[in-house]
Amino acid sequence: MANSTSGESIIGRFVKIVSAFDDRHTSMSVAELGRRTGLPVTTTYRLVNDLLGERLLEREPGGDIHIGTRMWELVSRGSKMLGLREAALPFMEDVQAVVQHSTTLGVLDSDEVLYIERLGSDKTIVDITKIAGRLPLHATSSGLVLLAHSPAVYQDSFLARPLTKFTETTLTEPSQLRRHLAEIRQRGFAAMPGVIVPESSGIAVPVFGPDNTVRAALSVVVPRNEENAAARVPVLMAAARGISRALGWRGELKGTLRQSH
Amino acid sequence: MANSTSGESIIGRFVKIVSAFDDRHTSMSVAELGRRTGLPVTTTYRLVNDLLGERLLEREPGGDIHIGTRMWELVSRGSKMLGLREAALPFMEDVQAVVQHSTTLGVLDSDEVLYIERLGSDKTIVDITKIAGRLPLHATSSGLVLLAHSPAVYQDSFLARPLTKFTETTLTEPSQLRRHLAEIRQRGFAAMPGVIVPESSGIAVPVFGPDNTVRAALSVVVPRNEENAAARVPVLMAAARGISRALGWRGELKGTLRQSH
DNA sequence: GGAGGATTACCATTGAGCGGGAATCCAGAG
DNA sequence: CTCTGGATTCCCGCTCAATGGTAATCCTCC
Repeated sequence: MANSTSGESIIGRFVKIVSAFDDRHTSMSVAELGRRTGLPVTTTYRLVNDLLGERLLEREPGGDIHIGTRMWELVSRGSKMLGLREAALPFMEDVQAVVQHSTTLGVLDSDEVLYIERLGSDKTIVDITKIAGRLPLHATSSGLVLLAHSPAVYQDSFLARPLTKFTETTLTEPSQLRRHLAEIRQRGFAAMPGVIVPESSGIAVPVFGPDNTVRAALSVVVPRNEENAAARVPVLMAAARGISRALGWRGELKGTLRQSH
Repeated sequence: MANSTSGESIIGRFVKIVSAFDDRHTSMSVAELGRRTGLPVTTTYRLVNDLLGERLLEREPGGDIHIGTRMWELVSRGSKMLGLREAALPFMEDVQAVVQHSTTLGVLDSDEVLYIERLGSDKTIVDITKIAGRLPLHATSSGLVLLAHSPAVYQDSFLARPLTKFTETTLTEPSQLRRHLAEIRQRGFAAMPGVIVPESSGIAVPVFGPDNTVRAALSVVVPRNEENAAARVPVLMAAARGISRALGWRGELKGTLRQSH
C-alpha cells in the first residue's frame, strides 16, 4: 500500500502521527513523535517537515511540534460536527441555565459515545465525559439512547458482544438490555443512576435529523442523590426537539415506538 | 515532491480534499470532490478510498462522502485548541450569563482572528463571527487586542501592508493604529464600535499563557446603541484573568505597558 | 432504451518516498 | 573546558506505490 517497506500508506502514517497527540500530549519533539508512532527516524522527520509545510503541524519556539491551527480549522469547518454543535449550543445553554450541572452532546461512533460538546463543569459532581472523549454505549445514558434508536441490525450485532459490567446497575444481559431499550424508546428518554460512576446519574434524550434517524444524544449529569431527577426530563426533551428542528427535523411520524433500519 | 506528474505531494492533496469541505458543503459525491479539488478523476477515487479506509472520510447512504468523525476526533483531541476552549468555556458561560449577547474566543492565525468558540447567538444583533471563521485583525476588537500584544516585529510587518477600510471607524493608518494599539495595551481592552458591521460593537480583552504571551482574545459583541458598553469591561477582564490563570498564567510582571518580543 | 453522469477496473510507467548511515548541532554533566 | 547522549539534518541509491490515462460498468432519470 505504499513505498514503505513496512507496507504502510502515507495516510496511515499521517493517522499515526496525529494520533500520537492527545489531550495530555499536545506537543512533543519530533524524536519523541517518532518513538510514539514507531516510525523510522528519517521518515518521521521528512513527513513532519511536509506537514509543517502545509501548516498541518506547527513548530513552537522550543522546537517541539503540535497540531496546527490550520488543521483544526479545516477539519472543524468541514465537519458535520460543527453544524450539529451550532444547532445544539443555544439549546444546551438554556438547559444548562436551568439544570445547573453538566450538559453534554454525544454522537454514536465506532460502537461508543463520542462527546462533541459539553457545558458546565460542576466540579462538585463526578463527570468523566470529556469533549472528544469516548465512553461505552451500554453504560451511559447517552449511549443507551443512541443505541435504542439505532437500526435493529446494529443493535443485534452490538448486543452479540460481551459487555463490561461497570457497576451493579449496568445491564449486560442482551435480553434485559433489549427490554430496557424498548422502554427508552417508549418513554423517550434514558435515565441511569450510577452507570459508570456510582455517584452520578445521567439522563439523556435523542436528537433527530430530517430523515428521522438519531443524530445525537442530549444529556445532563446530576448527582445521584437528587431524587427528582425525572423532573429534568421535560426540559431536556423540549431542548432536544428544538435542536432536532434546527437540524431540519419535522416532527415525528406517528407512534413513539419505532426502530428505523 | 510526489509521484504525481503535477508535482504535488500526497499531503498537499489531502489538504485540497479536506479544504473542499466547508460549512456550506459538508458532503458531496466523489466526482464533485474531484471537480472542486481539480484532481484527476482516478486519483481522487483512489485517494478517497484510502481515506475512507482510515475512516478519515465517511461514506453516507446516498454515496456522498463527508469528513469522518474519526478525523474530527483525532484533530480535536490532539489540538491545543481543545485545552484553550475547555479552560475558557466556564468563564465564557459566566460572561454570557451576565452580558446576554454574544461571547467569543478568538486566536491569532495567519494574520487573522480565528474564532474557536462562541456562545450566545442573539439574532437581534448582527454578529458575523462564526466558529472556525476568520476576520481581519485590524477590523475587530479581538484582532486589535491580539495585535496589540503581539511581538513588535510582527506588528511592524502587519502594519506595513495595505489595510482595508470597512467602515468609517476602521483605522488603517499605521501611525494611528500604532497609537491605538498602545492605548489598548494601556487600558487593557479594545472597544470598537461598528468596526466591520456598523450596527454592532465589540469589546475584547487579552488572555495570556504561562509565558505571559497572548493566547487568545475574549470578546463580547453588543448592539452599538448601548451606551454603557464600557460597563462590560470589568466582567470581561475578570473572566479573561480567570482563563489565563486556568492556562497556567501567574499574574502580570509589573507594568501594564509591555510588548513581548 | 438511451443519454449523461458517477463509479469501478485495468495497467504500463516512473519518480517520490523510503530508510540506513553518517555528520552535525546542542545542552547538560563533570 | 571537554565529554556525552540525544536530537536533528544531510546524503543517496533503490524500488514499488502512486499515478492517471482509457475503457468498461453501473446507475438514474427522462
